Formats: sequence, C-alpha cells, structure tokens
Amino acid sequence: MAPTSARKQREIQDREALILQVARGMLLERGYLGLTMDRIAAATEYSKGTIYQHFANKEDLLAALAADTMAARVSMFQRGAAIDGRPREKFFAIGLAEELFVRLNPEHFRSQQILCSVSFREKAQECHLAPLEGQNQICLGVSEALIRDAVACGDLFLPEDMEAADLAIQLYALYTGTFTIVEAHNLPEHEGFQRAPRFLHRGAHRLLDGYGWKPLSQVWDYQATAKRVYREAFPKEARLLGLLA
Amino acid sequence: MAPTSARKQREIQDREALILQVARGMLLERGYLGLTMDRIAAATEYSKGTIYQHFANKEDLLAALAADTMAARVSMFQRGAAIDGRPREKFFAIGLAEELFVRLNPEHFRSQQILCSVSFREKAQECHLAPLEGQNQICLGVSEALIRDAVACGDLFLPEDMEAADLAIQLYALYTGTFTIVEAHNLPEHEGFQRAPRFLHRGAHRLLDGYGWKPLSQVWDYQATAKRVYREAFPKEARLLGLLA
DNA sequence: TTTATTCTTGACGAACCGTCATTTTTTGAC
DNA sequence: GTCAAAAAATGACGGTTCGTCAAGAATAAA
Repeated sequence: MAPTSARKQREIQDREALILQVARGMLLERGYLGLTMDRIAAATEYSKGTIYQHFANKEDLLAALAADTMAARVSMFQRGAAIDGRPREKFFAIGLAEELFVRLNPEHFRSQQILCSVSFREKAQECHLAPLEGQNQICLGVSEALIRDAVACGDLFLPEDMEAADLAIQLYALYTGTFTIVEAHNLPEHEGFQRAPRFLHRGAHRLLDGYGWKPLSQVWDYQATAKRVYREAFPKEARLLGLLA
Repeated sequence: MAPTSARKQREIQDREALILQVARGMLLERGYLGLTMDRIAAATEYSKGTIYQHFANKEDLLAALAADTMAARVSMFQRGAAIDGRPREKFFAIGLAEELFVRLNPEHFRSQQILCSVSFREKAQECHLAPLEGQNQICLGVSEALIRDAVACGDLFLPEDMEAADLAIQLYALYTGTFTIVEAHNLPEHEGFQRAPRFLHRGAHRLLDGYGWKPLSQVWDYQATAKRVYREAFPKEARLLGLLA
C-alpha cells in the first residue's frame, strides 16, 4: 500500500468537501427522499463509485454531513460560553448560539433529526457517528460546566438528586423540541407554531427561573445581554441574520 | 359505482386494521427502513395491490398509523384534563398522560417523528394527515383551555404578549424534545440521556413555576396528585406499566 | 345461468442502492 | 522518456423496493 501523496490527500479532502456541499444543497432543496447518490454523483461530476469511496451509504453521508457542521456548532457554543458575565448570562448566550446556528444551518438540523431514528442511524458508520456524538457531548459539557459554575458561585441551587447534566439536557430538549415542531408544522396556518421561536428563549428563561437560577429573568435585563452577545460573540452570524446592523 | 355492501365495508375496515397492526409491529421490530410494503403484504397474506388500495404509499401508511393511535392519545389527554383539582393539577395530569401514552405506544412516536421531516410528510395523503393534525390540535386545545382556566381563576398570570397557545407549545416542545433525545441516544453509555425521562416532569414543573403558575411545585404535593391521576384517570395504563399495583 | 360490476392479484417497469470487474491514471524505477 | 506495478475512478450490473395496472376472480344483478 503505497502512501498517497500529500497533494492527492488534499484533493481527496477537497472532493469530500465538494460532495458534502452538494449534498447539503440537495437536502435543503429536495429533502431526504430527494437526496440520491446518483444525483450527487451527477452534480459533483464524479462517478457513483467515487462517492462510495468516501461514504459507505446514504445514511453514512448524512452522518458525515451533520458531523461536518458540528464543528461550527461547537465553536458557537464555546464563544457563547466565553462572554463576560454571570453564569446564567453565559448560559443564555449558549441558547442564542443554538438559535443562530440552527437558523444559519437549517440542513444540519434536518440530517440530525433523521439520524434520531434508530433505523437510519444504525446504517451510518461509526467513524462518522462517533465525531458527531463526541462533539455533541462537548456542547453538553460546556452547558454542564456553566451550570456547575452557577452552583459553585451560589447563583443556583440544584435539587439534591439532580446533576448538572440533567438540567443541561432539559434545556437541550426544550430547544430541540421547539425546532422539531417548527420544522414539522411550517404551515402558515398554525399561528402557535409560527410564534414558537419567538418565545423559545422565554421558555428557557422561565425554566431556569423555576430552578431559581439567579439573576432571574424578571430582575435582569437579558435583552441587553442578548445585544451584547450578538455584538461580542456572534457579530458575523447576527449580521447575516439581520439581528445586528 | 355500486355501493359496497355493509358486510364488505366491514371486511375492508377489518383488513385496514390488520394492516395497521402488522405495520405497527414491523415498525417497532425493524424500524422504518425495515418496514416494506412487500413484507406487509406477505405478513397480512394480502397482495400488494390490496395494500395500496388502502394507502397511497409507504409514508401515507405511516401517517395512517400515527392517526390511528392518535385517538388513544386524545382520549388520555381528555381523561387527564377531567380529573378533579386545580388547573395546574390537570395540566400535570396531561403531562402524565403524554408520558404513559408514549411508553405504551412507542411506535406512534416513531412514525410521528419521521413525519416531522417535510420530505416524508409531503408524500402522505391529506386524508390521513388531516385527522392526525386535527387530533393534535385537539390535544393542544385541551392544554390551552386549562391554561386559560388558570388565568381566569387567578392561578396564573401570563405575560401580556403571550397567548395560552404559546405556553402550551412550550410544554409540548419540552416533552417532544425529551422523547426524541431518549429515542436518539438509547445507548447504555449516556447516563444523562438515560435519566432524562425521570426528570421530564420536574422540568415541566419548574417551567410552570417560572411562570408563577400556582400552586408552585415546591408548595404542592404533586407526587400525591400523580398517584391520584394514575388511579382515577389511567388505572389500566398505569397498571400495565407497573406504576400501580 | 348469464352478464355487469367490483375487487384482488402478482407480474412488471422504474428508481434507487451498493458492488466490482474493467479501464484509466499515477507512481517510481530504470 | 519508457514501462511495469500500484492506486484510483468508472459505470454497468444485480438486487431490492416502490408503485401500477392488465388480467383474472369474486360478487351482485338480471
């Protein structure tokens, strides 16, 4: 097995990036059922065999697609957690990060969601699932660390039987659930569903208020925090979405 | 077009029920990708053409499957809301109903989840999607009514810009998100995910506490309410799950 | 019993998946 | 520059599933 040259290596990486990019567009425009390996081959102008050199099957490609964008998500989580302020402000920043991320990478959520079904996920290869899962753990880890910070500094008292992870997952569930609902009911008729994203952060705030995580949302001006977070942590992203001049 | 006799009519209905039952089992055992029309035809001992007489395609069958179990879900919602007590107790009862329902009908959640992806849902027929959506609206309607009751009797003050529907959807999102996460990460390794269901109701409680919905979870013995709800509203279901002697 | 109507069937074409024998390209030694 | 060996790319192909429909079976009506 002769070592592939560095140049070749790079070409292969570039090609993989191209395939992913094309697949991304296809997933967005035509959905999972409209995403076919033949179409990807045609669109990238490579043969099907070459596509399969990179990905074991369609579901594996999907996992790779999600894993690929995951890096951006982790980055945004970390930037959110890195802003100055009280732990709860940082935690809020993570929520904002999540929202921005999903709005900027709608196809990530789609692939992620399909991979939630066991039947699909079990066809993907470990080498693509593992990083996906690993980076997801990093995101949760960032959340948990903040929760522990809050407990440490007396801003939050967790119930005795609860771990930081348990609270982190509740927030994760609230966000995931909201995005799922919006995706599923993107019909103009459903006002309640349409309005869901607008109240997403409020729901999270009230949940944290319920745990008594200080400063409570009624006391603190989190609107101001949001503006600061956009400016300091996500200037590019917020500008892209028109949330920042 | 001669009218099919009443007997024939009944036979057709029975057959549809049989198909759904077989499909249900298949979805549970082999997942979405293992559920094929040919296999259903073989298992029901009808021809494929006959299966297609009932359902336009695979996704349509999935929608019908979800719509079918939906009746049970609505019933449980209504029974939950019908127990005696304060609005928040009733609302809690709905949460319990949802949990029981999902545990008793795991395949309902699977089909529902796949139908969350536009690409799949758009292949299903309106005649199966509409009832599904309609009954979902009924469930949400029950929740909203309770929220309005709570506002009316002074137990809850909703923020001015929020409607009852907005709060109902937040809870819906929290529950949906939790079930999704559990389904997606059903690996023994993830303790946090494993523990998620245990803390699901607590998350909901704290969220409602955050809105100041009285009686707060710290003040009221909702554990007792749960027992009462199991006994009064869901004796059969709770017993099946070993939650009641 | 015969005819008309409805229902059922499974063979069939189409789409897509994933493979692999063949061809093309690259590599490195002379 | 030439050539043989290794690596990579290709697309035709077999297999599976989907969804259809012409033909046949069952039922109802005459």
